[in-house]
Amino acid sequence: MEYSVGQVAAFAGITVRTLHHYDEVGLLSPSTRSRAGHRRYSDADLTRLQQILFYRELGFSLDEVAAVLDDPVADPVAHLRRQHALLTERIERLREMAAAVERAMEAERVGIDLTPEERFEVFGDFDPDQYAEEAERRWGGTDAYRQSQRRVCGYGKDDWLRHRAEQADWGERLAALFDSGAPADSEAAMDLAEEHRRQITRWFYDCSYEIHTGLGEMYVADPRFTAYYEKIKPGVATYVRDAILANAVRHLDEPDRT
Amino acid sequence: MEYSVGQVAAFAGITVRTLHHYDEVGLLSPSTRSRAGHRRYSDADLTRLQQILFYRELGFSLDEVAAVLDDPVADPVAHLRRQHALLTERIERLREMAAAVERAMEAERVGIDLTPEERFEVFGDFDPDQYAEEAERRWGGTDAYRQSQRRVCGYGKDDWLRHRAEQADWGERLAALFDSGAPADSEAAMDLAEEHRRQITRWFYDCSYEIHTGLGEMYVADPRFTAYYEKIKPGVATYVRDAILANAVRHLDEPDRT
DNA sequence: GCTTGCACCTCACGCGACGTGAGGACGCAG
DNA sequence: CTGCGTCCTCACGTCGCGTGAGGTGCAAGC
Repeated sequence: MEYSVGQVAAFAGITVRTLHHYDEVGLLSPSTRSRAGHRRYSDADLTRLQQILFYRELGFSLDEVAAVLDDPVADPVAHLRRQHALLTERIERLREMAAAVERAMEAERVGIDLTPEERFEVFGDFDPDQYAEEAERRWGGTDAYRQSQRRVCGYGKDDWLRHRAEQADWGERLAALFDSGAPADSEAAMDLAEEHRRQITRWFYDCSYEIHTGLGEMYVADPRFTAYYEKIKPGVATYVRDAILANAVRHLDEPDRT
Repeated sequence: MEYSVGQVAAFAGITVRTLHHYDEVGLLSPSTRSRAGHRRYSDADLTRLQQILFYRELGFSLDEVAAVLDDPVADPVAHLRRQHALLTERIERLREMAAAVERAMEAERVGIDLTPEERFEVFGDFDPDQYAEEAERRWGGTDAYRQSQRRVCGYGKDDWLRHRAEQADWGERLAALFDSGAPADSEAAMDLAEEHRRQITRWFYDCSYEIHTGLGEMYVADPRFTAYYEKIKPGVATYVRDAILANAVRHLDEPDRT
């Protein structure tokens, strides 16, 4: 089976011009041409194109793509393995960025200022990238983006005040429970932790149990967050951390309770 | 505290030229200049730069970055929320790509040819990207990439034959066990499933229990994989799937038994 | 038979986001 | 006062295409 430029372009989600360009630079020249001079792509060409697009998406320049694809010692399995390695690495980086955003959000939520140096931690050992694109096209139609947009639109100062009130109320109940001597893994403490988690989910983002325990650890690890909780009542920071952890474990044991 | 171009560039992991460029296009003009005309960046400027780099990394053009950052109705929390949404979305996409690579690897492993159309499924509803960079610099030094490189280098035809032999041996033992009437959640079946998983990990990539169950589902869902296993013995496809699942559950219950 | 339309072709210039010098100014160390 | 290091401002180069302009091959309708 052979395909024309238009078919391949539609199929691969790229433009005809891109295929022309890859032909120009010798990255992907169709194996045949019709007598009219039209490019005819074989299945093997399509396979190569798929590889090209994969590496390109992962940040390789066209020269580099040509280098890895024309590597004589690289069988298909080697490519797949490398691709898998690149993907997992990239996912890990994005997860770290997401975790940093979660921490920044939590700082914002309880009213702590981060220094500009800390803001850059999102990027880790940053090395410049280049991603250019019509983002409205790409992200504008996506669910998570829209959900974020919607949630944000309706928020005003009064909402923020409501949140602060909820937060303060929760803090008082937490302090009372702590004073009562109830252990951190008591039913009541876990319920407060769960309420804390849902408050974040309702007002900010979908806070999973995993993320939540991460926040808990931060409360005892980061002196500013520790200070925030210790101001409620000394000893509360670790108390909250333990309650969050106990609540997460409870959810693992009985995931169907709500 | 104020910073010079060089300091900011080193700090943020970008070049001085990039800062000049952002100043030229009005995306980030330093709030002050020294009497010698040198740019002086304030903490607020750094915060804005961090936002710029964040959105840029996620594929926004500089125009679009300017648009979202100069949006008058967007408070810091709105940005954080949007960033979190974008990140989770992108992570999801990469995970899907990784899953597609895992399936392709599995097809390669058992010797099934995918049609070119299927190869493109990696990209889902693909929309062209543009990531240009020195990948050797970026990926060349990373762990996962190096690991992949090392593993691949030593592989030759004899290794591949050894793998086929192991695979065949495993298939025979599987068929024998299936004939013996042992249920899929028996100790022996689960051990065979675990061996299967480790074989993938040893020869190809780190196959987690989650990925493994995904492969199991594929064996019954995809007719070509089903055919591959049914050729060993009719009924084996679902048998393998169930054994893999049972083995994964066993690992959840007693994760410390190696 | 002739036009119309579509998908293809080949130039060739344009653009975004910088890279890469060229040529010069400031400040301070020896 | 002479380097040196960092900063400045042009200004052209690069990469990966986008975007026409102008022409060709071919099936369908008039």
